[in-house]
Amino acid sequence: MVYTVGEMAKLLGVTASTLRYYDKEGLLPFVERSSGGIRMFQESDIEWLQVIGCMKKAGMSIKDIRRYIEMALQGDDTITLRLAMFQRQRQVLQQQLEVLRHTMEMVDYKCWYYETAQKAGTVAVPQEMDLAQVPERFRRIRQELRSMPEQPTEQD
Amino acid sequence: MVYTVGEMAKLLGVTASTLRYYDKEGLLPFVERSSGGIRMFQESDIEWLQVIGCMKKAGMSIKDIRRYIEMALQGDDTITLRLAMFQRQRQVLQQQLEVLRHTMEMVDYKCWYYETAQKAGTVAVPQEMDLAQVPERFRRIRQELRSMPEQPTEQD
DNA sequence: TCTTGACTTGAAGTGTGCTTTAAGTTGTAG
DNA sequence: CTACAACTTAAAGCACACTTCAAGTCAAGA
Repeated sequence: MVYTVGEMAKLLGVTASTLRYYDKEGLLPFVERSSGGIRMFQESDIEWLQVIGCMKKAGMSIKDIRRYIEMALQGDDTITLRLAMFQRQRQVLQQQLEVLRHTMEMVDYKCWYYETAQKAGTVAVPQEMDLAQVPERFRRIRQELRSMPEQPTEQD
Repeated sequence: MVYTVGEMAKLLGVTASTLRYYDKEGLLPFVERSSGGIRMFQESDIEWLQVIGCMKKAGMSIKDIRRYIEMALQGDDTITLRLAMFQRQRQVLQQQLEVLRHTMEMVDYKCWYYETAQKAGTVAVPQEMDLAQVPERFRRIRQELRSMPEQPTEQD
């Protein structure tokens, strides 16, 4: 079973022009063409596209994804490089996860803050509340919001 | 203690022009000026800036952040709106967390894949390995990568 | 008072990731 | 054979979040 760009786009939930753009950027060198120049996606190309999708979700740039694709097409000589790439990506995701958890804490705190304000009719109540009266799980983030940010220790 | 734009920028780990840009976009209406027009950040402005930072981390646009700031300056009438905003944002973060976890699974699988390839000297080994020989925790994601994506159920 | 570094603004420039447009080609159904 | 939807390309356009530039102003120390 082969697919045109439009069919594959529908299948993946993206637009056809996105796939054409990826192709132009060198992300789809594995896609074959008909004698007339029409792209013919194979069933087996889906795995490539899924991996590209995941890498995008991981925040990788088009350029970096292309580098990976190029390596993969070069064959077994680049296995170690590709492994290193994914190991690095795992670290990046770990960091993103931490940031997200921290952000979630802030949002949870703000939800509590405005729920409390709503009950009282004014933000003055949560705003000026004694730390001791603030639910224990929000105390740390409240203190943090009111002081300086953790300087992001630039460790590459 | 008051700070100039450069001092505050240093404190927050951003550039001064970023803060000026935020100001221009209406994110910092609370910042006062000297008679000569120099921005004078107050100690108490730090909380605003921290919240702005968190909202950006949560993926909110400058426009949406401005709407929040505007509401906050309007006073207690907008408490319910602001609460709704953060509740919505919590949902968004939950989704992001799920996507991130899924991406992490893929990256873990790819790490295993290339570690296995490295040991064998060829990607053929992990690529053609029987599902039964693939470590149990990677089986699901492997199957998923090789078939169609979950159609993202558009639920707002 | 003068110098100097940091501040001010508006406007233009940058990088990323698409999206749209225009002009033309392909391939299938009738 | 024709019609027509879907494909092709190059190039321009867009949204976003800054960043840089140019020209000028402010304010603290010598």
